[in-house]
Amino acid sequence: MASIPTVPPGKGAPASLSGAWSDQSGCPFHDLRRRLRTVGLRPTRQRVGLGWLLFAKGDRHVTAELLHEEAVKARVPVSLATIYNTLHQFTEAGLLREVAVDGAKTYFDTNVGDHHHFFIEGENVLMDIKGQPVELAALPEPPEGMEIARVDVVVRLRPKKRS
Amino acid sequence: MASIPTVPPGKGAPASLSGAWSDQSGCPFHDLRRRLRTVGLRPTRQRVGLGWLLFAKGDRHVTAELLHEEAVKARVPVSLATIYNTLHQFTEAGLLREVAVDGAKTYFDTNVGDHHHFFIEGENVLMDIKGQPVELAALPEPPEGMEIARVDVVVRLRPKKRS
DNA sequence: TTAGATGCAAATGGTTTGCATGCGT
DNA sequence: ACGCATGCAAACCATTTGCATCTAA
Repeated sequence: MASIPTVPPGKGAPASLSGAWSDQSGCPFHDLRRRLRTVGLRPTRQRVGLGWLLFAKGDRHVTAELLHEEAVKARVPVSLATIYNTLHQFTEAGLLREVAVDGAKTYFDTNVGDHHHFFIEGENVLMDIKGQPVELAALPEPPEGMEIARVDVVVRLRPKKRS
Repeated sequence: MASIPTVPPGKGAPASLSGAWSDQSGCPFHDLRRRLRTVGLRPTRQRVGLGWLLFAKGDRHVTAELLHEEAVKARVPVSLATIYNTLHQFTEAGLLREVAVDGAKTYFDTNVGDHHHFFIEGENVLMDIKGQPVELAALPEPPEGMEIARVDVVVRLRPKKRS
């Protein structure tokens, strides 16, 4: 029996969960398991549990430690080592994206699409920039023999100082 | 006086210590010592030695470890701990800028001006983007109560794949 | 059954810290 | 001489690894 959390902490189960359990297409668990298999990862208890924590709540930015805490709270038995393994495997599989912002800890973003980030210094909070996409006026010319793999934009924020 | 390297390794001293270093007196050592004092740092042997390694060769991107190696080669006796102290003190003083690119190690940039970076993954090489400045098409609206402290753009490069 | 996944604990690597000694003013 | 600066080694913290034990297929 799965030690998958009955409901992700924070909000209620998505609407699609309430109905068809036998129906493959609408069941988050089955979708997740199928998705893992598709990218070549065996849907083990902890991978499914972590996937559930990561993907059921919309866009998220987690560190290994944070995810571990959530897993513990959600009764998903998993070790820190496995958290790291899983995070990296998900990243290689294109399910997550790694974001480097402050050298101290590594953040993983469940939003794999093309977008950039706000980072609140001091609070260590990372968030997607929403609204119209942030675009560069012009892409710089890469050096000979190199090509652009990705462009990361981090807008660092600080509390507005008040008089 | 001091075990300051007669000449920084790699190239000879720049003709005029261009850029931020241009100054009336023309004597690099005195300029450096004065500059340190100006920002409230005592011009000790190691601070002057490290400052020389950092600023006499134009724009650089160093890690603590790299700078330490250079210091050893240049016969500037300094411990790793002091390298870290100095790097951070220089950064607070506005002589250096910290650049976060890959979570593993911290890079310090001697170019304090407004500019962005190329980062070659796998090689861990960081370089300034030169040519016309990289500008954002539009700055995103910061969340309520926050203001933009800085915008970092990192263009990640990989070797161009050839057929 | 069996390759692959997990857990634990020890190892690693970058960075920081405490404290006695050294050096710039 | 005073007090900040330095060096050393131990402490720290996030992350990785080795290896024995599980588990999904």
